Amino acid sequence: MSTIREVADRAGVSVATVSRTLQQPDRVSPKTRVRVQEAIDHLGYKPNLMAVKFRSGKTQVLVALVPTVANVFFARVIKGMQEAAASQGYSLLLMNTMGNDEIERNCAKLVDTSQADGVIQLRAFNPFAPDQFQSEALLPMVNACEIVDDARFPTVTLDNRAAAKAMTEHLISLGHRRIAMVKGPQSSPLTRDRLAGYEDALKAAGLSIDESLLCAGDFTLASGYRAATTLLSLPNRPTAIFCENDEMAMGAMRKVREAGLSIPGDISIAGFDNIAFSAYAEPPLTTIAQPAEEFGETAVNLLIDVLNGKTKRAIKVILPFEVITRQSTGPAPTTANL
Amino acid sequence: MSTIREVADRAGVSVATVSRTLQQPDRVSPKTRVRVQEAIDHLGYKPNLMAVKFRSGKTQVLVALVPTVANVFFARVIKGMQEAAASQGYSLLLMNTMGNDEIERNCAKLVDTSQADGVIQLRAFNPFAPDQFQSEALLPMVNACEIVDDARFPTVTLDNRAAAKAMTEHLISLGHRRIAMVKGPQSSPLTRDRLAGYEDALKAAGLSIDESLLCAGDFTLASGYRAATTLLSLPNRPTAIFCENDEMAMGAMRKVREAGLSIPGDISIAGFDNIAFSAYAEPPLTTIAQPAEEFGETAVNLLIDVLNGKTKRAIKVILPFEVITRQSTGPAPTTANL
DNA sequence: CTGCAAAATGTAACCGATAACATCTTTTAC
DNA sequence: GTAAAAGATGTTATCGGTTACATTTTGCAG
Repeated sequence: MSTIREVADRAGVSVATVSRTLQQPDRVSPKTRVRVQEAIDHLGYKPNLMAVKFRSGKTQVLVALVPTVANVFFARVIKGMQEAAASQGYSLLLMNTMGNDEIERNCAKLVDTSQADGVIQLRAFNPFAPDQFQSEALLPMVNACEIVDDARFPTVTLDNRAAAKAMTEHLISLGHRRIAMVKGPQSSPLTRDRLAGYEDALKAAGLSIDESLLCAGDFTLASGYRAATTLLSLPNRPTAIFCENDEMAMGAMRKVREAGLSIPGDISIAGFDNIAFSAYAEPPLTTIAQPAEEFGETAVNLLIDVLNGKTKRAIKVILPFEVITRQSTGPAPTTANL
Repeated sequence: MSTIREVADRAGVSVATVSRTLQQPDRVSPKTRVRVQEAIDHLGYKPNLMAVKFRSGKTQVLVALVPTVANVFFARVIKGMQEAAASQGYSLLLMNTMGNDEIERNCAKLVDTSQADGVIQLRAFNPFAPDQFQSEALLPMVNACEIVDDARFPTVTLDNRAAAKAMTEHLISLGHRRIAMVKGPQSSPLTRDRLAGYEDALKAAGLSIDESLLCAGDFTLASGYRAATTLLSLPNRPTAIFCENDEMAMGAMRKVREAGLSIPGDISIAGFDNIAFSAYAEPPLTTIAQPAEEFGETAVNLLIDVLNGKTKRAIKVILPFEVITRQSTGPAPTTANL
């Protein structure tokens, strides 16, 4: 790999001239420019951008902390991040952290060690060392999707509580009174918020909250299936199951069908995320649409603003949701079943 | 951010001693070591790894060219790559190339410009500039999943032809004679190979190939749905539809159900990839399992071998597939329908 | 043709670490 | 006690660019 010095020698100029030819061509005379260009072409010179980044102190790299890249929803967010980053000349370093605090702390060190400029965190966890907490300055991080409550991070989120409330209201309006909820992991604020929205709606409708209708899941198909198994075995089973994501909803639908029950005839099912598969499920799944790509895009743009000092105070962007009504939800069965 | 010089000053030693304290502690006396460590702790010194990488000429970064990160199968491959890379001290720079040659060429430049050490390409395209083609040396690239025929790239693949043949034989053994195939994009070698396997099986069984039963798709749910729409409208419709991936199969199933036909009673459907959703489909999908994570893992390991000069000649790794028989395929309907 | 401003180009410090080599100090052996 | 070996530490060039500042060349007015 040839260096700028070799190019300079071959063109019979100084390294500064070569650098200028590349950076500010108008500061170099046309003759010289041509000569330098020839040398560059001949040697196949490619500037070592590692050297440039080292000197400039800017890496143009953003780190994305993703709990699971093999997740349909996150994949869309990643797509959004990747595209926004690329369009602004940044690279996206993707980390599959499996929601592990230690791994995330290690990833955050990429920033400390000047290997990356900033972090986009999709989980509610601050990976920066506690001593960095002291400072009032904005840390070079943006929190998206599942947000942590820290005033120093710009965040991109969705009103999960309102969304869950809206979906629950949809179910209530269909006559459902025993509505189960399949939650995500306890540790996730998303779960807390969506559960709160569910409770809001029940209370507003004067319905009581039945603990036995709350099931824990982990956002996987299998956990939705398991949750449904539990719910169907209840002496007084629910007429609707609201799952905190589409994967669990599809897992639950599988179980309900296997049990010989009809959806939505016997049991209505609702999800959250509106992944591509949900429109093709049997029956097509009623769910909450989230602008996943936009989450990623917005997060990246916010982070770049922080890095450029454009954002002085951490702001919170709330993206819109939409209730998508499909055929998996319908009128509650008559009381004969209850 | 403090530098090694500041640490040296505070500890009253030279920069070399600080460097040694970090790299080869046994070459430094215990007293000094303690003093240096104190200075490091006090200043919160973190070595600038950008400087290290610049000097060493190794970035410890691998670039992954992924056609679509928002794809369930690729997401698994990415997971495998990410984990293998991390365990060997490499970072994975993920690029969502949308199968665009130009974007991929740009990504390959990351290697030229010393921003990355190597490339993992999941698509059949050589992103390196033609002039680099001249050399006999192995380019720092590994080709996985969909492979290009170039002797200089180690490759990780699956015998797609044999897999498609096996699936087609499964359908034939169930009595199917009119078996449709929903292909991927024309440009994809995967499509060519899977189609060849399908034809192999038909020929071996003495069946003729009916062009009207071949549909083009693009690996999306929607294209599977469209293909099924076309196939169902044929005057002499097929009794089985073999889709080149699970997404298309699930799209096709949706259409078949909507048409009021039974799966597999009227039409059997088979996919390829064994994504998580296929086990939860209605009915659960018969498909070919590919070790997706292993694809990623193997590709990364091969690439690191190339980078370390351990691999002298490009090798080809063929991973195993497995026919997963579920309920979406069954005996062909009696000739009453045909 | 001279003089001076503007344009073009060159010189060298710098970014932050590493490591070869030089130098200084402490053991060890006789 | 001293020489040689071993151990500890320091000095400095280096990686490949960028850029402030210095210097040279060019252009144009007078």
